[in-house]
Amino acid sequence: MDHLPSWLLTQTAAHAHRLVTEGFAAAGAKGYHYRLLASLIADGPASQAALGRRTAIYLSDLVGALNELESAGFVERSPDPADKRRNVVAVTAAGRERGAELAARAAAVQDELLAPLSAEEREQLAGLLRRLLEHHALPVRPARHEPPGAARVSVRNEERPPSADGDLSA
Amino acid sequence: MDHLPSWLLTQTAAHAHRLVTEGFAAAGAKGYHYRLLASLIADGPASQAALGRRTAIYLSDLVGALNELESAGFVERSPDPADKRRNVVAVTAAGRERGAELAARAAAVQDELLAPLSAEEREQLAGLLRRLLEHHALPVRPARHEPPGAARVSVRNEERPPSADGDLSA
DNA sequence: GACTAACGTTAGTGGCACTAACGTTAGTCA
DNA sequence: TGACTAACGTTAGTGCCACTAACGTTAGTC
Repeated sequence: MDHLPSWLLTQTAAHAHRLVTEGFAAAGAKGYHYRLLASLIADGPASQAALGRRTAIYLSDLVGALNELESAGFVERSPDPADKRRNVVAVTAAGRERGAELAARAAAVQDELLAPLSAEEREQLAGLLRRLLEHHALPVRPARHEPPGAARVSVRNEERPPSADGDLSA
Repeated sequence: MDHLPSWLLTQTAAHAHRLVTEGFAAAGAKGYHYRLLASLIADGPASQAALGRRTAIYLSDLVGALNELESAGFVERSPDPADKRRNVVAVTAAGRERGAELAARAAAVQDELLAPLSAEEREQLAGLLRRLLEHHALPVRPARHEPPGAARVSVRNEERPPSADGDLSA
């Protein structure tokens, strides 16, 4: 059984998930919260749909997670004047702080998780995993079933990353 | 975000899980079924508690999975004459066949998953993951909360692995 | 004969991934 | 202009897997 890479992968991931969840739960947070805050801090405000793509969180799950973050005052939703369908989600000052706190916890967990590996080995592992993810390129999370041929043709005014830290000073 | 090993790990694992689930679902099976059959085939019959330890499946989940496998005729439960608390779970001939079928599917998935990696790299990845698992040695899944000091003292007549393929000829 | 622990079982929780359907708003193109 | 298509946010619900809690039963221990 332990010769199957997918077994090793899922078991290790399960353990990682265990550690992460534990670390976050101690702060009353869950994984989605961190993912979202981290993405907002690193890459700036975005519509929910765009956020979902960035974080690989389904739109349907996003709604709930954002509700939680919003009612805790960590993010703000405001209607996009340029497109009434969209909410622009931005992180607040408190959210930034929260993000940093969760990042610290996440980092601590990494160390615990990777304890037996040397620095080079950690890089090796990360590199291999990254390559796996890039191939299989998790190619835009469909909000609903996409007509199989129709992938991303007209990109229109798609959110381009705020080119640097555009509005990051929220 | 993609600099966090645990992120890479869980994302890759999620994808692996996706592929595996898909592959098994096409055969009307789920992950637990394969894990159990594989363990029974490879390491012989066992009590449910022992099986749970071998496969890292919780006893509570095991019951359901075994019910499914049993009613499909893939495994048999019989009372252990030496210990009335125990069921001895053994794989049937049909179960062996089913196991092989699922193993083939699992193997196919591995290839798809690891497509971008060379043989050495695959070994590397497996090795690194194995080391992570060994450290953090997922040390005997507690059936219920264990008094923190009391881990595995008197092992009594614990199932020792059937030393080779003891009863594998079921 | 009391105590403790392992056994199998039932029931239920929680995180994460994923599907389905709905009303609304934007662009496209006849 | 008006039909069509697609993206948007939302609600509701499913499924797999990990995990907790509690119960009655059977085994060993002192």
